Amino acid sequence: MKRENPQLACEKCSVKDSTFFGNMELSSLTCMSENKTCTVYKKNQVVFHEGTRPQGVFCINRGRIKIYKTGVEGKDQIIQILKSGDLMGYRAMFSEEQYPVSAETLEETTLCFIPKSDFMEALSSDPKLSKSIIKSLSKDLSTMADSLTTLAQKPVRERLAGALTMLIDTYDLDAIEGDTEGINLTREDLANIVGTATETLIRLLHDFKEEKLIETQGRKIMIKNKEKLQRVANLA
Amino acid sequence: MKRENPQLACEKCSVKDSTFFGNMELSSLTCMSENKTCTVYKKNQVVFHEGTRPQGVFCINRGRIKIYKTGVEGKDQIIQILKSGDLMGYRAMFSEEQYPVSAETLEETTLCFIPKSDFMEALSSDPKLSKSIIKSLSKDLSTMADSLTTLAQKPVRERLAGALTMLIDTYDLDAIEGDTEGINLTREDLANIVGTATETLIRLLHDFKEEKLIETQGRKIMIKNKEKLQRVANLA
DNA sequence: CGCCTATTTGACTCGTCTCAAATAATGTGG
DNA sequence: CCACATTATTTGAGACGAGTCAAATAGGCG
Repeated sequence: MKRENPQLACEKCSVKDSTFFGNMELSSLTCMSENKTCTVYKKNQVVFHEGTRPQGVFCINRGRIKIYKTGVEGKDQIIQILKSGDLMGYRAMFSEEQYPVSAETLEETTLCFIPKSDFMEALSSDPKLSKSIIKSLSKDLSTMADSLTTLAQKPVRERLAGALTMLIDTYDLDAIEGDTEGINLTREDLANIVGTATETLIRLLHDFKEEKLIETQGRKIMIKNKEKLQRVANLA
Repeated sequence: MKRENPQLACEKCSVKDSTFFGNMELSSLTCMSENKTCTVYKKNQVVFHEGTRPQGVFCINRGRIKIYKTGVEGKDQIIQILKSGDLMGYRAMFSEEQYPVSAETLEETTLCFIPKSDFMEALSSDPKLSKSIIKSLSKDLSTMADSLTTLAQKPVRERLAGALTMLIDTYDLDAIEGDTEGINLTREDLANIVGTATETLIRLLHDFKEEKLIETQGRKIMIKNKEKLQRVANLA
């Protein structure tokens, strides 16, 4: 965990437009940029842990992070995978409670940290920001309702197909023939997204390979047939 | 569905303090009260349906409502049960999308309807309101993450115990010996909360009866031992 | 009061989990 | 940069929770 240098101003950040900051007043953005710190996290580093109290908000400049909840017997349930341009940790800050989830890097990741007071001030002074946050929270809630229904009703095979489809976006894959890019997650993490046992997940990946939906190279999973995968996911 | 008469002003409503309206400016509250309509819904009536567009916000004055998502093969997943004092339908309004879920009354229910424009105006003019909404949405998200983890990891028996525990609050039960009040839900609805088949649910209720955790009177379920039920739920 | 629907019980099947062991991959230190 | 140690992945066998289908019973609502 080392300080990045030089600090990049939020106004000029490459991921600015994909965050809430895109439609903020420029003045509040500059103000928020003032006290932020920018840090590089190594792979598999915990950024914050369930049960601790948020001191501010993180903005992902580069890298990917898993948000998860540790359930009974230490088994994790991954709630979402975040990528560059995503904000994280703001919900617990708003609800003024402990983090309900933990965050851990999946690869080397650069994070900007904005102290609570600065962010809250921006929230008060910029009505646009609060509206876009409300909107985003509402969308997240809708997504969660979807996930809940899927988890309750669909068999593992369909859930896995759905998860892979979702990860195409997370890993910026175009999912065309001959693409060498792929999803780089441990089998255990993938199982914890889908909500199944690692062994079950592996068996299903094997099936998908035989059905020419995916290919694997070591740990990496390449999507070979997105359309068919979506059909298997049985989105209804 | 008939109009209630006379209309009750929001400022004087008995459920005011349990909603967002509790810490709103009185002036915006009066304004919001202006154009609202108050309606009595019969049992098992659909208030809004997944896929339609919200025209405003509902406030539950009396009664209970299930919020659910219809999954594959028409099987419903109940996301939450709302009771008097709860607001509903505001998320889809904020995210400016179609309702991601449906709402149906579980009993005769009185609902106040506040048109979108009035509510949005109140939101703009009252910073306290937007803060309390952000806070509430954040809490909901945390609850949903919990539900997701439970659904993915716990066996049906534990989930049912957890659901019953939660319903104690929804049905305002004190869960003491000799209490004649109970949870009044169809077995199917209860199964759709827990995320299981109706038959499995019934078998488990039978077990719980033998273990003296609950008693039943027809459809009604009385909680006999809340503490033990929580232990069965294995909250960890 | 009686019909219709909800609930209950039984038998059977199947998906998914667990445990155990073999193999492969990853990343680390010399 | 290579070899090794460690961890992750894969495969197999077996068990069990939970779902499905079918039929009987009971309850609630008109």
